[in-house]
Amino acid sequence: MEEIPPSLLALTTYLLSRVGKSARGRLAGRLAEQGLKLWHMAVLAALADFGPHAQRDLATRLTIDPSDVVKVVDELAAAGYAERARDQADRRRVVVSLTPGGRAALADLDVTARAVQEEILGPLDAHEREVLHDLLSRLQPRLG
Amino acid sequence: MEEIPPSLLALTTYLLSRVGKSARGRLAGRLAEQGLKLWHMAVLAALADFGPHAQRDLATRLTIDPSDVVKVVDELAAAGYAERARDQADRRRVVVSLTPGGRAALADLDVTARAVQEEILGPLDAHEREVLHDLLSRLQPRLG
DNA sequence: CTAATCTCAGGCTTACTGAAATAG
DNA sequence: CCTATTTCAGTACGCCTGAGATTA
Repeated sequence: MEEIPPSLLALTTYLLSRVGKSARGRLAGRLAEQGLKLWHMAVLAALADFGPHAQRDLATRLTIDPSDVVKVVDELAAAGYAERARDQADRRRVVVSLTPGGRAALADLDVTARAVQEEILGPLDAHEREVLHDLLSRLQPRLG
Repeated sequence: MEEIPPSLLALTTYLLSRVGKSARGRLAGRLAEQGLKLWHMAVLAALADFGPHAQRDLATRLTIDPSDVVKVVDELAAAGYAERARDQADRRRVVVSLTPGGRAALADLDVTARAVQEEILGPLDAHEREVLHDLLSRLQPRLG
């Protein structure tokens, strides 16, 4: 009574949805041990890769709702991982930047993420992982 | 300001999560046009593939919370797609079975699901789709 | 005066938790 | 007495809407 319905497993869409959700869930669980959520990691990564952002720009880049960015940045600031400052050129904007502590936290998060990835991709060898990554990369742009 | 952080795109876990979520969302949107949700389709598929189930067995097979099965079956019954009956051998159990209407609805849902899949997998040729499906199939069992 | 940005309050859906009721 | 199944109430999270305040 544990087998999954074959008519669902035959759908690549179903597999994508299921495996993706599981990946998401596992990573979220590990991040929770460090008191963080997925959006926290995404924001830290955006700040590390592209430098300081206005909150609005974080929202468009990460496809989060602007109203939710507020709370995520609140929490990052409370943890000492990010700082807010008014943009002097356009004082409507709040510029968010990474602190050294935030950069260190992101490095830890990346280690965690790679460990989780190792668990998830366990059944695949190095070449197969590369193929999977490439195929997913090609699907991603259309789904923005 | 629309590029996704490369340090996230480098994680297969992130791609899986993102593409999976998008696939899930698109299919859910289409099913919503027919007044159904993803769990409804999953339950109908389980009933079609394996015959009548106790609600508890639907929960374990589909990895849904038993308390959530109640509402899903409520809605399927209200739509005339499934029927409830007490199990005479074990009267704690409620056996759920598919109606002819449910079977017809599932056939429609399958057509919808394949159309959505066509959109999502658009960038890939037939061989690549097969490879992707195979790789995902091998990841799935570990993630139960 | 209009538009953009940030902020907060709240709704809605999906998971999950806990407890009650019935039956084994 | 303890366990299993169904059911409901309530919580937590993610996603979205709407409105107010400040600034361009």
